[in-house]
Amino acid sequence: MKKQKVKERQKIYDIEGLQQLANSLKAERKKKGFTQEQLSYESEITLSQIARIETVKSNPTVSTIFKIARTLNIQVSELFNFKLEKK
Amino acid sequence: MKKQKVKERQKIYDIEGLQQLANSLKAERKKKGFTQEQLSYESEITLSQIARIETVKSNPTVSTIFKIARTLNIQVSELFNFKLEKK
DNA sequence: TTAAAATATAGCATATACGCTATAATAATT
DNA sequence: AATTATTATAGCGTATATGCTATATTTTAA
Repeated sequence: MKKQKVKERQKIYDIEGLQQLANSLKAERKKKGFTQEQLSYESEITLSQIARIETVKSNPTVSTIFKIARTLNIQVSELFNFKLEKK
Repeated sequence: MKKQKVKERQKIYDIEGLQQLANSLKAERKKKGFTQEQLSYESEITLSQIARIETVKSNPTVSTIFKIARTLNIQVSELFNFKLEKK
């Protein structure tokens, strides 16, 4: 059998941005006095996913962020108040 | 055979937010004079994905948005400058 | 009004987000 | 120090984000 040439797939995982988002989320959550579990319950995002985001183990979708922002009663942009280095 | 009870899966797809993001992206892209193809090429996000985001056919990950913001040379928060109704 | 450019749509493949459940590790209270 | 609360990690299954390629539709220019 011919060894299959596996096509390289573009990896999109912006660690820098994800780390900043994690920091923002953790800070805003605590500021609002939520535990991960409370945030999980009210936002209907699982606890595991909240934890993954805060520990930069996941690259969440924007809808997930929208739900979190709604629950924390903050603007979405609050969670993105940081600067990304121009590559 | 017993009919399998398919577990309901939580749908997370925030149309309102995604529509607003689509609007922001389209506006910022045009303001910067980019075609979808140029943005695609420079950001290394495929044209099809750019189009899906602008037509609200996809719920992008934040890394995708980070790449786009970097390419347009704008702050990520620029793309999220809108208010979500508190549910 | 045609040709060209830009945008949208479609189908398939693969990686991964996210749910679910359980457990481990850590931090906070008593 | 021992509970208890909180956060982190892990594995599995399903849905979907995204790449890739091609084509169709719409918009712009000539």
